[in-house]
Amino acid sequence: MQEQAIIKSSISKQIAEQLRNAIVSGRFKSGERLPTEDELATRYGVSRATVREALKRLAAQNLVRSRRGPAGGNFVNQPTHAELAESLSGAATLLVGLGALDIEEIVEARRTLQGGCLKLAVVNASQEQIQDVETALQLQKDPALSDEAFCDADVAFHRGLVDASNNGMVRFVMYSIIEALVPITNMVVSYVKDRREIIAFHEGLLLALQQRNEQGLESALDALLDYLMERFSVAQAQRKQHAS
Amino acid sequence: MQEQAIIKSSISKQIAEQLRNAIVSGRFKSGERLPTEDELATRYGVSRATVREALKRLAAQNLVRSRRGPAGGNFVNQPTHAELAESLSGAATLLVGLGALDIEEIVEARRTLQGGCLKLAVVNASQEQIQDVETALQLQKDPALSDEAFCDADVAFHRGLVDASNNGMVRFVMYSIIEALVPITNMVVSYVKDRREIIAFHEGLLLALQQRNEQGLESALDALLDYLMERFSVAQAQRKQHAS
DNA sequence: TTTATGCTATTTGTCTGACAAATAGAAGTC
DNA sequence: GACTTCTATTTGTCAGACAAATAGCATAAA
Repeated sequence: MQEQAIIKSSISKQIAEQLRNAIVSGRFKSGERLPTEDELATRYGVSRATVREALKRLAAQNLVRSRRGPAGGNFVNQPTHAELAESLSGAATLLVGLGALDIEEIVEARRTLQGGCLKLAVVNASQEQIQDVETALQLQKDPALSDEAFCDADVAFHRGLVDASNNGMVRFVMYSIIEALVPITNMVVSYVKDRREIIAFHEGLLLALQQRNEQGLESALDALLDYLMERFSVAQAQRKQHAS
Repeated sequence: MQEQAIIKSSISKQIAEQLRNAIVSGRFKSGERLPTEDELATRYGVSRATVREALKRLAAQNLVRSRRGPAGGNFVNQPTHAELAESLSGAATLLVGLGALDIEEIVEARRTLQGGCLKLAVVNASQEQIQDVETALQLQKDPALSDEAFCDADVAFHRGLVDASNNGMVRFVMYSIIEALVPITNMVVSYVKDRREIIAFHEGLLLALQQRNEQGLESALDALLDYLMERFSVAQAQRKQHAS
């Protein structure tokens, strides 16, 4: 005798999944308004609280956003690039934070995957995109930047580099690696000298991109990673000494 | 006069962020139990419903899991590889489903990034991992598989391939591309002939991996992608005809 | 002593009903 | 016509209740 495959997951989770499927499969179109929470509640035969828990699950994935008032409601959200980048960076920092990935792995991944990405970039980069990279670099040169701001500028520079690949999927993927590398940069940037070095590497990268010199790009990025790794292990050793 | 930067986001969202920070920064360790919902509610001075909405947001990101009963509660979740893959595949299918990425881009991304990944694989693959790939291929050969099961087996095969790189970050990243490619496979696998072709390509890939032949791996994967793209455009044209 | 059984306390899951806050649109006022 | 006020709608939050799961303890039976 075969029972109906008992359902272990909670109602709110199931509703979240149903709504998610409806959205991803296009039954609710992007930007469209879902039924009101009360309506969903009666439709699923549950309380509003349960529906809301389901909706919050979706909100956490940037799948819906909500507005109050008449004309308000829960809307299917077309995630912006910024939101996608955010959720990716969330996942990446989570992985690093929980120790599921170590620094060496991340650097190796960057080395491993950058080749193809740069190859695309030298072919596809538009003048405007090269300009964006240059702008990011200019911003990074400001000596008054706080450590945090310097890191942000660093991320912006590297994002610009992969943006130049003009491929949304590559960008999606490389963004997560860039984010995962932030902890390294963070440990290195506090010294003025290190900042200067990083900027010098970045100038080399920009130049190679402008000349659409793939070899140059790759060796420059490799050198930058070498430098970061070395400085990182130094900083780590110092920190360990401090701790003892 | 500068007010305290007005807070636009909802309380439950803020609480979710605070808890998230506490988890990522390690103030709650992996596997540890959070305070009970009642306790969190009183601690933050809000109702239990609000706390629950916050917790559900975190649950949606696989950051916490909950259990009922005494000894139950909300626990910090060390995301398993399966869960990570799931959330990634979620993001990827979302991107495809919402049309933020088109198929050509995804295939190009795969072509672009596979080189480095395969390079790692031929160097690092353990005997066991090669065995896993072989097992996945055997499973895929079963002619009784449903379309869906065939696709699952296909995903398992490709995952095995990138697992062989022995780099968690590369794996994380390539998984998302593999997932994003599922819709293509889905449109192609319904014909027996196409299945046979795919399996033939996979056999080529497996062989090249066993021989640690990087060139062979790359050309085989390129050929597979060529084949899929061609069959995909055919299927798409047919579907369009049907619709008219 | 060991095993089985049932009880109890604890914690999450869900429900109900209510009010607060935001806000679009209508109605009224100048 | 421009401005203000009112009203209805919808999400955000709250309070309290009960249901369901379950670990641990106590008790009973072998």
